[in-house]
Amino acid sequence: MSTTRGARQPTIKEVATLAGVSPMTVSRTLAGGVNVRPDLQARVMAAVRELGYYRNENARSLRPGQPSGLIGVAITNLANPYYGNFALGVEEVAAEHGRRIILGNTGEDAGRERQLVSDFIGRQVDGLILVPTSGEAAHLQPERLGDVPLVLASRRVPGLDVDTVLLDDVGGAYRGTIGLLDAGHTRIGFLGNRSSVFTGERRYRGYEQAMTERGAPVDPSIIARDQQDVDAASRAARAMLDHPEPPTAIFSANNRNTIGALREIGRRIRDGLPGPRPAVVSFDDFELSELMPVPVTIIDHDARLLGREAATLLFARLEGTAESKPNTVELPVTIEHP
Amino acid sequence: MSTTRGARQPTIKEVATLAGVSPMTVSRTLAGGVNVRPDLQARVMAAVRELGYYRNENARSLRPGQPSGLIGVAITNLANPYYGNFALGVEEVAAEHGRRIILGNTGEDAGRERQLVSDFIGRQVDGLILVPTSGEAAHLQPERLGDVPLVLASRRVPGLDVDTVLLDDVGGAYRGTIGLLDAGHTRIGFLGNRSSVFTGERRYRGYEQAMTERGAPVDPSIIARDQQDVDAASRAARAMLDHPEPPTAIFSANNRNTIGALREIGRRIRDGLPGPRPAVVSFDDFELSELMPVPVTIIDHDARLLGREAATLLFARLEGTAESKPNTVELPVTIEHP
DNA sequence: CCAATCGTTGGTAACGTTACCAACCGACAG
DNA sequence: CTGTCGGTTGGTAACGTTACCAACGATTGG
Repeated sequence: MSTTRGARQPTIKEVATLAGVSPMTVSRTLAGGVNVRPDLQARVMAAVRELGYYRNENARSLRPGQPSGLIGVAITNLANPYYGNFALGVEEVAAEHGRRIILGNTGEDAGRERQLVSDFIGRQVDGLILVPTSGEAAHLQPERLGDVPLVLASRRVPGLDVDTVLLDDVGGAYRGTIGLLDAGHTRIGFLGNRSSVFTGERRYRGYEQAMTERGAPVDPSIIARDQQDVDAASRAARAMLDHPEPPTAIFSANNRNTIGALREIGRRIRDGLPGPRPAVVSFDDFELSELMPVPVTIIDHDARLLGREAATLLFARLEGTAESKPNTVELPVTIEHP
Repeated sequence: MSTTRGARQPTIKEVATLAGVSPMTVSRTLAGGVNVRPDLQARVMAAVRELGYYRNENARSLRPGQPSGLIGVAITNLANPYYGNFALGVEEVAAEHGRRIILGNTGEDAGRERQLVSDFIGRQVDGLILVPTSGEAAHLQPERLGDVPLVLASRRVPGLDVDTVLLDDVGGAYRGTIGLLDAGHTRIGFLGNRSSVFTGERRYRGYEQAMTERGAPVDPSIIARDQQDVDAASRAARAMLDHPEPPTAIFSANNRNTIGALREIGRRIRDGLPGPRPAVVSFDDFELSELMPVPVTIIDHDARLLGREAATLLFARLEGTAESKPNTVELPVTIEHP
């Protein structure tokens, strides 16, 4: 035998019967009560409370023109605090506009992304916010999305001209690298994503630009661009520091690579291994960076704000206040010296 | 002039017309195609592709007995990586069961929680997973939820007997404290949540239990239980270390307090201030804890697994395979010495 | 005193979908 | 040749809601 559960959700009809009015009067009351006699409103509200009635939002959004009140959000990795903050920013702005978010995690899998987008559209979302994976993007073309507006965050998709929020990846990486060069470093290693990842490519470009501008050699043997997780980053850092001519500083293009590099550097210090104690510049913040055994410069940014901006762009589109041409917002980053 | 957008979503009727069949044949085809001639199925699928048709899940779930495929999830703070991982675990299991999650952030606000739960029910969620706030819980009583099953995570709600997943807070705090006592510490400070927070209370109990069992004095002047954020935790740690008889070790009941305490300890070390360099035991993991200037013991647990377990309980309930009595799962924690 | 107007209320239809039933077809057994 | 049966197809109604229109009573102006 199953557990005793409460009854199924009551309908507007039952509320109407209990209140002794028609369903229309209930509907009007719940919609704000314009042109409904106060005493009837009171009876309706009493019936609503007594039955524990909730309006069926799905049935509601069935009527043409009615928004569903849902925003579909697909991100690549919710376990990364960066994306947790991003999702929080989106959720906040959505809530301010009386919307909820449906959240999906793609895990950098284009197939899963496609599946999520289909499902979101099937659920009649009012809009989509996506941190796109690197796969092909046929399923994101406007004609496939119907009239559902899309905002991209953090990354762009080739051949897709839509509202986008980005970080100043190039500028941040450039300025971070310049900081190292100013401090006298000339041999600077690079740890980052594979170049097919949009941010990886942009951050590398900033690094490269600073290096060549200052005439510092860009040496492929201390450039590692294929690490997505901490362990791979640790290994790459190890190889770099075991290089016959090791770098005196390391530029890390993201949080995962920073943690991996510092883990390796910390290990060498603890074990008393010889070799350089490289300065580190990290794109992405992490907590207690000021307590690291080597100086760490942070290229900081606000993921939550990024989420808020993405949602703000989306609602501008939904409310028709956006320019007709796709908008791109590029958020500044700040450099925090140790 | 607004942007040119694609047409609105096509309906099953339009697909049917294009394929030259009835809507029913389209519906049957999309439902798996039992008893539909293969050539008609092919025509239907071609029309679906041509029009970019997606089934309207909201209209679908309108029919009685049909699940909406949505799980409502409300957590207290998405910015905390702990809850990001939790949400990821829930999302994974939900996806394995063909469900999506609607996510809301309560920010420890009972009113917001109530609002979110109403909205979730209005959207006909198949189930609810909640990290409850500390407020009163009338809105969570079964009769208010209708037939929507509820799973609590991380915390219990007084007077609410439902499926729950918890950590072994008491045992973890006890073992962590015992570790400090074994290492010779007797004067151990406590940093944690206010006692009205369920986990704060349980972790304090584990600490207290270990202290009294070993005859160590529980001194209220080095017990601070009212910090929710890093800055408050830093201030509490500062007061504790400025105490005329400062603790030689600190037990921190959560991530936020740990970061705050270490920030203060690091500051004192950098500034060369005198006084103890307390060992730290932290309930909740954080990255690079092994690189801290004082030894940090981690009471570790798997937030993602907690999320998975919560979702697993919920689906057991939904599929009727759960025992009729509410279930409680208490996940173990591990102690990681520095 | 009647007509027009306004506030209030309810009936009907429609949103997109699918369960149910009826109808049709061909094949095959008697 | 007829009856039955299984596979296939379509029509109808209903899910819960609200826009629209019709109807009603009361008030007001002429």
